[in-house]
Amino acid sequence: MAIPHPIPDPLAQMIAERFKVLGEPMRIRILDHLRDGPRAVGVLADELGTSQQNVSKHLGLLHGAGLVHRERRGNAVLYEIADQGVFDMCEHVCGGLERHLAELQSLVTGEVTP
Amino acid sequence: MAIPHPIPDPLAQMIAERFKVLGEPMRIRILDHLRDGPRAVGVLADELGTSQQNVSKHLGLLHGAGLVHRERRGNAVLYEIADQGVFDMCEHVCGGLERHLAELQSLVTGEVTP
DNA sequence: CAACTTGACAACTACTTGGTTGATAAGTAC
DNA sequence: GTACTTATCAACCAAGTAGTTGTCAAGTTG
Repeated sequence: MAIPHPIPDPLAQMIAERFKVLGEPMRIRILDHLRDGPRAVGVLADELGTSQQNVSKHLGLLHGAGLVHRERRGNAVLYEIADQGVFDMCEHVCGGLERHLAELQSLVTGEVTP
Repeated sequence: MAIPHPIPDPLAQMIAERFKVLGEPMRIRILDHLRDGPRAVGVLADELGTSQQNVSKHLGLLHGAGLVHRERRGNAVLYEIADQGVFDMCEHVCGGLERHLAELQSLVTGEVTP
């Protein structure tokens, strides 16, 4: 499942689009809260300390990207993680962050890993 | 190297920041071109069909995020991939894309994988 | 020294988008 | 039926940013 190289323009577009969906703190926090299981919009809004409309908007985006599933449950709508792979991505990002920060730190403490 | 849960707010911020850097087609294309080896700014601009200033700006961002390394070589400045893990991330994203598209397709051809 | 090349920075415009406000649809309880 | 709850949609505003244009700094060549 290698990525074609040179990368076709439309693919670059799609990849970037996906990254952009994840490039918003509120959406990361929403996904993190969904790790504990399905949540209704209102519940998430309470937990995150923001408005129902705002959460609904972000969830709409996440749903459009196929990252969460929607299910009507009576009067409420339950959202849940559709692609567990998202969290692997987050860990991958954290790994990159650690490497970068370690590199910066070595510039301060003295060249240890240049 | 598990991510703390619930995720601290500043960490969500940092993760999102990182994703945001990758959430731009031009930057994905720049990174893809750097797979072939180090490149000067002007060369990249030619290859990508955009202005030298534009490429310089994007490279500045990528460098700030620690995704590329910079090195003066005479009169030119060579950029190269600093964290090969970026491409693993792209493949991960592509995997997610495939799953999502397959899901959408099953809605059209008839419920095969609901 | 001057002329030229290469890259970075600043200012600007145009577009995108996160969050708010207000209104509307779907569902439940009485 | 009405009243209430929950979620979505639409319109708006403010902030951020991609790309352009113009300019400046660093380095090379003659």
